[in-house]
Amino acid sequence: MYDHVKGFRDFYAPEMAARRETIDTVESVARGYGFREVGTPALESAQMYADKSGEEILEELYVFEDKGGRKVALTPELTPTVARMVVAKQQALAKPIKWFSTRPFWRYEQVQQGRFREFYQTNIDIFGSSEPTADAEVLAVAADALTGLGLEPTDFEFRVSHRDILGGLLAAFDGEIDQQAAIRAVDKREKIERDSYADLLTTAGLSPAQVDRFDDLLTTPADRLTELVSFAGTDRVAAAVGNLQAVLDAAADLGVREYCSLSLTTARGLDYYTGVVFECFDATGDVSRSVFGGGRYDDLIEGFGGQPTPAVGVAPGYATLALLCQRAGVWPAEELATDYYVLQVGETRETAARIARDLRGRGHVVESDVSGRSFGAQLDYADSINAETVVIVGERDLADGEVTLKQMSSGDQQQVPVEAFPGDHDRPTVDDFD
RNA sequence: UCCGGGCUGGGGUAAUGGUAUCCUUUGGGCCUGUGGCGCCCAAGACGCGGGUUCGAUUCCCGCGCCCGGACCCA
Repeated sequence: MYDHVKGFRDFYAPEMAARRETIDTVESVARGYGFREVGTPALESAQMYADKSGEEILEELYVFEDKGGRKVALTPELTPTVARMVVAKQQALAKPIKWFSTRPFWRYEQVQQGRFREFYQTNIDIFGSSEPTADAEVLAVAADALTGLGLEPTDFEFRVSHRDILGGLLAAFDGEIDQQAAIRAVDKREKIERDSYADLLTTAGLSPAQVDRFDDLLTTPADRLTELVSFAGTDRVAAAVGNLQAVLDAAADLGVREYCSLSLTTARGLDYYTGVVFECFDATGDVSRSVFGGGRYDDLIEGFGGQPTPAVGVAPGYATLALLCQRAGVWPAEELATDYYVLQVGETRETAARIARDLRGRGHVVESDVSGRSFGAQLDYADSINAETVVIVGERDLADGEVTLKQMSSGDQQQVPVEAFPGDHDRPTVDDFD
């Protein structure tokens, strides 16, 4: 017996069925918006991540040298890969480029609730539009995916913030301020004591008075955002506030404004984001960590050597999404589903096979005996795979030209002429032959 | 990397310094026709390594994996 590698998981059939259903829902929503599936490699040059995020990032990656001496890394995220793909075919691709991809990613991290070393995400990105409508469409596809999973407006919220509002406000204060440190402090605001929070901001270069003022500004409600503009008095903040409002307006038109709340203290991972950023949270707070996030990153493509190309995206991860769905009671049942089991008694394989083939032709999941089992053992097995209907094909009935349908939930049975089965019925059940 | 809690057949458990309980499960049989129930037979565990001991599943150490948290979260 071998243990699996820490942070890597096996998904057995019942659990995988629920995951598949969830992934299918998210992907079909993305398809409905015209996002196209792309396929991407599991390995990239390690240097690509070092260039984008700094050499330290390599500590958190699975990095190794391949037999050709290339320094490679298992992909920890999709964004650099799709950025590389956009740059490579920039002239050939019609804008906007709308791509999605569901895949595993790997990070050498500490395992905890909702976090593993191998994890699955669906990345959804738009390249080539700087319009607020594009930001809003990303919010909309995410919201539709969640409601498509059965989540209600009361189950989740998108906390929407804006990179440039935070940066612009900090820039408007007098003094030498470490913006990165200040933003990191903001990100911790909900998690730590007020005093430690103030200390962090002070360390970042704000005076005690500025700390209070800054914090007041961060909690400005959505209908008074113009106060931020008048405080800063800069074009940068004016533009950022205008952009955020435009995105929220567009979200309203797309029917997803109700899922969005303004939250300037949401500041996670701002380093490559340039505009609107958002994170999805469990509205009840039972799932304590962020479910997933997204935002606008207009500088990345140019940073990868391409033409300046605006971009915005979101990446739902299935570890945390499962936690949210389970909390809300909408996680799909982790069980096998079988439409028909065709039970054979005696030498009836030919007829049983014909019936099974006809039912499969109608798109059903159909199993039949492949183990030479007894009647009782076959019925037991049919029960174990949650067969809805058992078609008993036995020599004795067949001599009378009949088969027996058995509905497993009720135990009801019905004799049916073999040549009439499945007949014209799409999904024949006991009731169809009363 | 750090902190806390765990690890007994496939799953859930019991007891224990002298090799392990019960339920469930799995395979087979009664059983080619009402049988998904029942009965019978069988299979299957102390995470790994080391130490202490006459003897370790039990006590000690290290490691692995799991659960939760800190840090981090591109």
